[in-house]
Amino acid sequence: MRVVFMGTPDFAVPVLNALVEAGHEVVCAFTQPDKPKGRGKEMQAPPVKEAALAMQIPVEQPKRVREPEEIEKIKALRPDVIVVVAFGQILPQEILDIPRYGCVNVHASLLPKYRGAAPIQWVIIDGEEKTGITIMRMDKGLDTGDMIEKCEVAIAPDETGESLHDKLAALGGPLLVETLKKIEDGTAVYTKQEGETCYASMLTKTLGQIDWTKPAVQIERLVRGLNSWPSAYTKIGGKTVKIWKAQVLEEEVIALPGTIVRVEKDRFVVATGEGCLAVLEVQAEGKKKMDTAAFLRGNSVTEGMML
RNA sequence: CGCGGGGUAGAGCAGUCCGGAAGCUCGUCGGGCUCAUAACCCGGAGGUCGCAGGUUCAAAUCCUGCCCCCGCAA
Repeated sequence: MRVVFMGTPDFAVPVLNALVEAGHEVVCAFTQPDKPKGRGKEMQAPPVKEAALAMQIPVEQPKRVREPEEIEKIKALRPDVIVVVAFGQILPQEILDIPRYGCVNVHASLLPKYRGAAPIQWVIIDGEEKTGITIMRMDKGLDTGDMIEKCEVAIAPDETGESLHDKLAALGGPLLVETLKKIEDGTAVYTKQEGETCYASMLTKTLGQIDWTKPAVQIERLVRGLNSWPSAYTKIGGKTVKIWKAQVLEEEVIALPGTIVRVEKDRFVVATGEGCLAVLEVQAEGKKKMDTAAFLRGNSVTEGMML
């Protein structure tokens, strides 16, 4: 099929690759404009742009696709279908109506749950047991379109936002290719979204601030869900320390949440609102990630300290 | 020119301001104690102090340039 692709981050790249490999004619890739990023605020191209250019696919980076001139561009491309994966811009009805087969979105959750920006991380934070990919035909709402294809994935006990991101990213491509086949030969089945819905809001840095009054189980899930971005953190001796890995301990202690109740050779244990949390891997300001044993060699962490 | 921290033994750090014999904790190797141990005691090995110049009788430390890592912000 003649495809216009719209996507921005890493997650969208494998899908774009899969489309090309499957022999679809990707006539143009729309992605967000380059932005100043990183130290020194150098301009950085979105991953989709890099990938598209490497494959000789034309790239468009409109600030707003809903502008009439952009819409005209899309029309001129005469796509059979527009594939949208984590594009980052809302498509107006006028664009949704352009392609013969409509606009198809690859979304990283089992809809109707976890609509929105950051479904991958939120399922971990919430302690869900499974998630997946849903491919839907977009409508005007935010991730509310009719579902075409789904693929489930179990969430491992040690799953992190990053590991789950990679698993789901790998599944999106093949599933989309399969879906397009069905759409083309008319065997696709469109199912309305029904049942419990919820939204996965965009992740922010402050979300990573650990609230020690919460149960250890929840804190541990936050640590995993926000790994590797934006990451969970706390303050130790006034300095920000990211927590990369932690383990829930069943033991109950009589101590205020946030108190370091024990310092061992390779970990320290913190009291929480419910149960204790053993901190296993950390990262101090300006330092690399290190296991707690290494951290304890150079930093004084003592029993009774409050985080 | 966005702000800032850092590169010293395998690991994590101190020492740098106020130049003058390279140190701490852990690990490692050897020995000892012990019913035993990740505990304890004794002893040893291991470092071009990121790289290149400069100043000096003397540079991890002062000056100049460069490379690399990371936190914040975006």
